[in-house]
Amino acid sequence: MTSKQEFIEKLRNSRLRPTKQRINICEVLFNRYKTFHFTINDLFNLIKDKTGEKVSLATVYNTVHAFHKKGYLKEIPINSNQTYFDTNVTDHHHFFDVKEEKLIDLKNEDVGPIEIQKSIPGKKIKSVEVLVKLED
Amino acid sequence: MTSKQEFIEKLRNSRLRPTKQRINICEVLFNRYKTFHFTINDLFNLIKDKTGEKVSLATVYNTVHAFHKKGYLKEIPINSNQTYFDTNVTDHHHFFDVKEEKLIDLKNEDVGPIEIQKSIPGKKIKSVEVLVKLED
DNA sequence: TTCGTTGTTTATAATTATTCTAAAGAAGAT
DNA sequence: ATCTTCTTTAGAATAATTATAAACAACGAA
Repeated sequence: MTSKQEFIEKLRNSRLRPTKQRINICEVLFNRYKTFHFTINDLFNLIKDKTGEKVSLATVYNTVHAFHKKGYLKEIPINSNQTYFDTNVTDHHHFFDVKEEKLIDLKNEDVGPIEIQKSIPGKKIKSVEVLVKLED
Repeated sequence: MTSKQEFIEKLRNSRLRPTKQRINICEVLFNRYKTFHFTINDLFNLIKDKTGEKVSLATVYNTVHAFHKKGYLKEIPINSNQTYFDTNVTDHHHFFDVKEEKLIDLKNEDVGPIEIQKSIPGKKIKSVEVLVKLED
């Protein structure tokens, strides 16, 4: 459980003004025990449900992008009509249940080390992500 | 080099009527030595350039989806505003050059075996794909 | 070959996620 | 307080994709 005050500090430290909207979004995103996978739309609806206050869709987009840029959210590479984000920004992988359209975390240990044996001159590796699609 | 006749047969065998448009699309997609990564828009423009004949955008969508369903194309899981497809439907992985927005193949041997140590009851693994993002 | 059926193409409209815009409002600094 | 800068917001704009429905083309049977 993170207090509102801690979110305010975190925002200030990131040079993001601690507005009511951003704090609400923090509560929804980061006051959780488990990692959270979501789309902008999921989040938009959850904010209303969980905080009772409405935040405009544009602000949800703005804030998610700001948090992503600051490294507080991770974008999950998956083909879907909507973009998925993850509150778990550590290096890890995913199952994607194609039927249910649901993401499940895979710990790094669940996948084991991945050795990339090829390199491209002038480029370095930024991330290595595994997506395991599941079917029935 | 695959002949037009071979494409016609392949289409018939898949219970897809061999129309002029589909044959043109086959020529652009499959008459290649190297694997081909593309977006619908790439393909739409290439058809005009390479065959001199125009195919409507709707048909490009229809055909790509039909080919994907038949397993002749693979969708590459990547977050982009456009969906990427691959003519290489074998099990393999990708580099994605974030700056240039370009995909590069990674052979299975370049990545090595990936052991998924976790399982979800009632679900089986459909595919395992690695995306390696590259930066400068 | 002709005809009826069914599948396909097409222009265009509709949908949907996302981004842009510009004005009003709130936070921070002086 | 006041001024500046950042943020929020509704709504418009954009862009990829999907749906629609009419014209057309391929197929199979007679």
